[in-house]
Amino acid sequence: MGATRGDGRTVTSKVLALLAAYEGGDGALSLTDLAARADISLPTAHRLVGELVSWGALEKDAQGRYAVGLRLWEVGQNAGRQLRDTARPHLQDLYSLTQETTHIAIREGHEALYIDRLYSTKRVPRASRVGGRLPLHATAVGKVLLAFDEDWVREAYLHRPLEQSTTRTHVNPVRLAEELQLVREQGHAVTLEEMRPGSCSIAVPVRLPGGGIAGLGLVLLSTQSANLRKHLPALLGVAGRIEEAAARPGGGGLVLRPRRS
Amino acid sequence: MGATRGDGRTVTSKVLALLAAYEGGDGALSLTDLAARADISLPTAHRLVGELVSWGALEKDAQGRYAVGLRLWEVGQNAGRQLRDTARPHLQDLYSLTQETTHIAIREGHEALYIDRLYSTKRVPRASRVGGRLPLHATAVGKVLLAFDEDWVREAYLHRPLEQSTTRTHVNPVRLAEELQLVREQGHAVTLEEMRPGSCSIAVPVRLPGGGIAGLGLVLLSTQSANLRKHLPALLGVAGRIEEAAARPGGGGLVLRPRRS
DNA sequence: GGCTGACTTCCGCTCCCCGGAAGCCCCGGC
DNA sequence: GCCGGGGCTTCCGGGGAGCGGAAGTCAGCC
Repeated sequence: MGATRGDGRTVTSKVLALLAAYEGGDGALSLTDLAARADISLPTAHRLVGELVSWGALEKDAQGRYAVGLRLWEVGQNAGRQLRDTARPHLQDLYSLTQETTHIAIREGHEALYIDRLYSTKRVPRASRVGGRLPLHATAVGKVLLAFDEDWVREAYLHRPLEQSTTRTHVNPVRLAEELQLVREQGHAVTLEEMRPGSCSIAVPVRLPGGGIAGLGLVLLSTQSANLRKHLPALLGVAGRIEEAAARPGGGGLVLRPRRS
Repeated sequence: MGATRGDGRTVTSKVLALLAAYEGGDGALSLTDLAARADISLPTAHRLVGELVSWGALEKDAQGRYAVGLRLWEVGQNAGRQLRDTARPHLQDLYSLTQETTHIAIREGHEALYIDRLYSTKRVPRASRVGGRLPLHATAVGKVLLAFDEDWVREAYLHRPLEQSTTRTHVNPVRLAEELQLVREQGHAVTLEEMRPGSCSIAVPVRLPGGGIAGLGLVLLSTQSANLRKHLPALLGVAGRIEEAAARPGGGGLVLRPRRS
């Protein structure tokens, strides 16, 4: 006797739940694991995953576990491509100038989403990765994104509990608000071991056509923190270049809409 | 009277067909366009797209058109991440050494899929982009991928019609087979305006653990073609570094499975 | 104002999808 | 070799999620 279907969820929502299972960032998952994370019964997961694999959204590895497939990556590359494509060469120039880890991020909900990043083989402890997220208040790009976003966004963010990533993370809402005010006045933000011990960072805003904001930043070893502001002219110059390129017709338009609460 | 549902397609396949509509690479699509490309009735497309938007797989822009959403991009970043993450810093080093457009690709079906690419603001006509594909026989990385892949893959490829991208594209199967033999012997491949007028390229193979192959290449203005082989030592050196990094436990494993035909 | 084209909503009929149950396969313990 | 367990795969009957024709809405254009 077939069980009643009535879990009220649509097929689409289940397919998406399967994809969401990979948001944590841990590579390959077993079918059972996948079914559990998506909260789907094993037989159903088996069928849906089978379809996803045959399309190429997922791939089954030698151990029978499932990972995100290249075809999904390929389709995903179309998201926010304009910004990435226009910014990439300038990011490259910035890296050439500074020889430091360089990245660009935008705000997604209450986190900084890292859109692109450059670094060589010899460098800095990495906290984030391309496609990854970090809290807004513990990174320089995050502070920039917060400082230059609309007031209500900043207000809302400061009224949430602020995660303490290291002992040096600024988590006092009042002092953080003051700091953000300073960031707005100075036009740049810095951190010192607020996200990870061993690294410090500096960032400036990039104003996108349509009112959006991106954060352009550098990460250095914290032993080099005295040199942070030395890179400010380069950062500001490159940010300006990106703004120009993005403003040109066919440039880096990007629709920014908050999601998940 | 509700029409008979019996088009035989699953909901999942329709969702995937909607995503596949973006594979062409043309940014935002109207609902009607989307429905047509996915071959889905308008009301159904409307409902499915609504779900995709509310999850974040698609985004609706100001003109009411739909583009791929950042959340899908984010999930997609998990695909082949190991290879990309291990290769990126070395690609960066290669760029620093040569100051030329640098890219890495793998074979996907009968095309080269560009996994990553670096370039500065002042450079070369771009034929490909990250996440994009080009024919195997008209690019240096493609020739490498073909030359060092398994025999049956090469055979099968040479028996297909070979697209003539420019007047200089090598499309004679017999001569191409000889050229690939030479590529195997020499350990590198070159092209001169075979994909796009104005650019030439050189590439070497990167042997991945598990038997896969990636192609590591440079693109130069064709006026610089005399300098192509000057970069060979750098290419070979960096390729070796990537191989080492990928072979290290936790390195760049990547399951390569052909798909679509 | 009327027309066209694109999007959105409605609604009742289906048939695709669901998940419990059972079978299968591999592996590890004894 | 036998047994037990965990994970995967297949089967199947019942029912509600999904379907699309049709009608409604809206904006732009002549």
